[in-house]
Amino acid sequence: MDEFTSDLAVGLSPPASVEEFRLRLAEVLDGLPRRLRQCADYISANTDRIAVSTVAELAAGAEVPPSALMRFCQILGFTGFSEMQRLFREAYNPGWPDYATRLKNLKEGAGGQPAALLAEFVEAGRLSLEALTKSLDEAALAQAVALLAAADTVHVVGLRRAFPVASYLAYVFDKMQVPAMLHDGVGKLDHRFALRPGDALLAITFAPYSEETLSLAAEARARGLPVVALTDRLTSPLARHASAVLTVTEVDFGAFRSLSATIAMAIALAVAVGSARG
Amino acid sequence: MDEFTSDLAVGLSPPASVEEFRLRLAEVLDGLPRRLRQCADYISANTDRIAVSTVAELAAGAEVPPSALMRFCQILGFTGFSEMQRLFREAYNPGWPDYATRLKNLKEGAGGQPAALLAEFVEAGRLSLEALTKSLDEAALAQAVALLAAADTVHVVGLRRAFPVASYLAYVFDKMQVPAMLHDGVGKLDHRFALRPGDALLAITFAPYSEETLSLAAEARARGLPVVALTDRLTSPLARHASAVLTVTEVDFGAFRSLSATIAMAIALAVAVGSARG
DNA sequence: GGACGAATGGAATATTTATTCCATTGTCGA
DNA sequence: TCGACAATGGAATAAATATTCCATTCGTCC
Repeated sequence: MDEFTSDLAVGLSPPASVEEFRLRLAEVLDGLPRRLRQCADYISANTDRIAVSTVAELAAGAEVPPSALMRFCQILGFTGFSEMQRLFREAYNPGWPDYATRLKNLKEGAGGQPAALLAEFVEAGRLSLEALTKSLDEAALAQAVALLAAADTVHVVGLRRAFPVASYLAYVFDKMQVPAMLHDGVGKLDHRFALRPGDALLAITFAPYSEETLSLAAEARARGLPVVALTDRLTSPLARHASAVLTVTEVDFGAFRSLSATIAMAIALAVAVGSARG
Repeated sequence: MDEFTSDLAVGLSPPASVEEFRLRLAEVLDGLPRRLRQCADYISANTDRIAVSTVAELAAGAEVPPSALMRFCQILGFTGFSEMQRLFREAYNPGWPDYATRLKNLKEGAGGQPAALLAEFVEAGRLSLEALTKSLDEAALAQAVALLAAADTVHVVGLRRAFPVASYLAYVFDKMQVPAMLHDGVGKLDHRFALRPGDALLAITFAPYSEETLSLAAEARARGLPVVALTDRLTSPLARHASAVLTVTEVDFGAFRSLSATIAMAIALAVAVGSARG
């Protein structure tokens, strides 16, 4: 191929974002022959299916042969369909960085340690927050709010790495005048008899799951109290005992998680419960 | 294949919806051997990526060989990965176009208060994290690390809204085998006599500043111990007693702060101290 | 400690999917 | 109407991806 390619394949560099993609599409739209025009129309109306479709499927949708769709991709500046699809797949999953590797690099790299560490934790927090908005189960959240708002006393339990979250929840509940009790495990007392009919339990635990938290949840369950679980995955053992399950996938860096997303979820929950109660 | 398949492939009919998928997953979860368990955990935490990933990618994420993931799909009742992926591709409805838009929708969405609240806290957290990287005083951070790394025992104090941060610091120090003591104010004891020569104090407080925290810092100062302050501004009363001052401006929404930035700073500090000592 | 069955990882194979190529069709101007 | 060139569709090929198979390992029960 010549240094000067055909009129159509103007774009030498492929769009790097969905936004750029749309611009490029609008640019070329006018000078397009019939079949390619069909591709453009169909694609712009179904951008969201690009990530999960094959060339053949999209071509069928646009009522063109696959080869026409290939040409279309190339006109947009991609080398082919796969490259275009990659853009949309990645836009959907903001590349989850490989922290194991980065941590290793950091340790080996001579660079300014503490500041670099901080940057990593900031990044982990940012990603966690983004992931939270994407994976939020609104129905589960609404149900959790309803359950806790209806309770007499809200019992909060969370130990080890979940304890900061539990203690912040207790603080917020207190400020919002919601009757709440923090089960902190001081003195190895589990205060299970403080769970009264009409109360509800908000339990928080992440892998490796705290035995004490699970057992308190089981106890509450056995007594017929509603249990709201704040945990890391739906397969968590805590989910078994729960009436509503909220999951938060926290990106950790090294062995420690930023807790950003978990705390955001926790405050939102507490404030919503507080306002629902009056 | 026989009409009667192996014990594992109990499900003759594949899940027909994401909901059924979750149920089936919960069902089989318990009897699962190690590798398949890893698959289940990873998949349940990343269901949204199934539609846009290949077997190899997911397997890498779960840290299992591709063949393990195939077996996993079959146990769930699918004939293979492709069938499972089809389910998720059909259900695929991206939270798209991107994070910013999704967040906006959440905020404005009539779909209920709690989700909108959550969006606000997520946004507050993200802004705080961004501000943190911009305003970071690297020298102060390095000095704080040095002071704490040189101490015999690190005393951590933070009450009320700062308590979650203090308790997380105590957790991280413990995991990193740094001798640390959390001053939690239980029983109104201030444990001031636990401060020994050679120790250091890490004090955390934000406006309105906690009296107890300030007084413990003053005490440490009087005894000649180094004090590291984690606070909201350089003019904080805590800064008076401190040898190193770290500031974090947290964006709050309503009366409550997300703590994201504060916690990021805290972990970075603790991990840096831990590695400096180890 | 040995024998059995379950579980595992990796390499070989099958299948699907993307991409290229080229013969044919259509379009436009003279 | 013919020639020139762009556009097109489909078949051939290349590449990626899923799936199976089997030798080896692991754990457990005798």
